[in-house]
Amino acid sequence: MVTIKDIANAANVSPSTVSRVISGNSRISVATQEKVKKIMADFNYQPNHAARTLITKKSKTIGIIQKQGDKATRQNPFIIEVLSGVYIECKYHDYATISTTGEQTSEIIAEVKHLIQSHAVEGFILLYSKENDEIANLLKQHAIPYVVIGKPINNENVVHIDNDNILASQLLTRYLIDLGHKTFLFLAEMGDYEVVKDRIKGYKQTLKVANLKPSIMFTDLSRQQIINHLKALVTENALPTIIITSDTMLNQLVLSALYELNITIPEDIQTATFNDSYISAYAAPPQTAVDIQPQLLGKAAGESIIKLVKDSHIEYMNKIIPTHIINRCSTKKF
DNA sequence: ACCGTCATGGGCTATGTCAC
DNA sequence: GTGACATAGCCCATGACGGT
Repeated sequence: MVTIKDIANAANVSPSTVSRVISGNSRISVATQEKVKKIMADFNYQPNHAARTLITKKSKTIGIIQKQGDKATRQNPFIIEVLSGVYIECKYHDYATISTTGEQTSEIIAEVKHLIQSHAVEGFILLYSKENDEIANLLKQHAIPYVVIGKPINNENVVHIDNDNILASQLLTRYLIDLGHKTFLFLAEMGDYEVVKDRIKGYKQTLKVANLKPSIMFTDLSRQQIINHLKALVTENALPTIIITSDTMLNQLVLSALYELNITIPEDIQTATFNDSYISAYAAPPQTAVDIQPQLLGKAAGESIIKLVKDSHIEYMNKIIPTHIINRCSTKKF
């Protein structure tokens, strides 16, 4: 491994001179700067991250905390898109990222504690918003800066990056009513997540105004549970004309269940989902979806946490990322 | 203005010292 | 001889300070 000493020896200068060249210190002559830079390039020198962290006490790393869930939850396109936004923004500011991998809350807590105690990260991004969250409480206890992708729960000094999920749900529901739908089913994942609460709220409000009955089903993402529920609705002749899902993965389960029950979209039933992704676009048939712009959510979160770790006196401003409906073949006018 | 010397940081390993 | 504990030294980059 090439170190700053090797560069110094090759350039016939001291290590501190090389250090100054790296940090752009103006006290170094242009000639020396050019000489050192050429040797660094020739040697393919890369600064030692551990040594730099040791002296600066800055790891230049942002921790990303994912909500509890199995591998499939972490591979959700929404998460991947958000992470991509965070990576892009952090990389732009020369920050690295590290993400939790635990499936259970206890595992995630252990990971976060380790990251805090080993000074491995300067701040965190929480990819979810949840009431009485143990992990958020842990970060507060340790006074670690963090931002949340999700809805603010209390009036705390925490930056939140969010969509207006109530409005998004109102607009989607209104759009579906305008297509001629009168019987609705909202399928939502279980858990105490604020995003789901808001989407259901917007859905209920809009149906109430239209004098229509809101039907809601919570699921633990079990395909068999969804099949059983849909079978029961068919038996009772109570199949809705539209199924809205709170997430694209749930939407995929619904498509799979409908296929098994030989119910076709959009002829027998129509479908629409939140969290648009390439999966919604490539589904059969392509799904009408609400694009919540996850990459922008990630980028905004990355920008905010880096501002926060660099200057703890910033203004705690929440950011709302706009959403829009993408109309595809899974819905049509009656 | 320019550049070198040296102390510094936390964690780890190697070495030394002591008691049993 | 062995184990427990203490101390020294190393890793690497940074920055205060000082010399030319």
